[in-house]
Amino acid sequence: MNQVKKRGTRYWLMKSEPSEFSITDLRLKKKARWDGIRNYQVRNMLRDEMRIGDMALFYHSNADVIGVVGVMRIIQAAYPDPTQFDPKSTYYDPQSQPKNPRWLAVNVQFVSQCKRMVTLAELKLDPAFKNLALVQKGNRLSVMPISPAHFENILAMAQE
DNA sequence: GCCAACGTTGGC
DNA sequence: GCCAACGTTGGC
Repeated sequence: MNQVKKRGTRYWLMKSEPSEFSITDLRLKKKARWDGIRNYQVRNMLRDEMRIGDMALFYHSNADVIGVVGVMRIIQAAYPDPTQFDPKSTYYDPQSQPKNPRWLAVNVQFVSQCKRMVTLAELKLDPAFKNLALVQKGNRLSVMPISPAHFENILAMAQE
């Protein structure tokens, strides 16, 4: 009773197209809702594994320069993504029932912006990252777990 | 803009 | 349950 399961901080990499929402946007807003996730595998990770206090790398995808640009913290665990019920939203999902929401969002807080961007190209070139899901063929997840070691290594590169 | 590599949908 | 058609992601 009243047992609290201990659980270490988990680390993530989260993609956003900077034309939609960039690290600068997050730095200025300080906090944001990470919404618009419309992939079941990612939803399940948010629901089952992502918790308050987890850390995430902010990644710019579909941009002129692609890569890791900052760090953020999860400050609210998964809850129903309100955009799924908003007919005006590009993320509207008419099939999702308010009594049984299909999609989840989390809230994140800005932690830092990288001194320099760590690009996808250099992560692909470095053998140390060959097991990183991001660089593996066919990986299209917009949110993915990352090992503490990879997380630290990328941050070290960002300070160079 | 192209397209590979997925994921989803729906007919059967 | 299979699988063709379609839609999306996201690097290039």
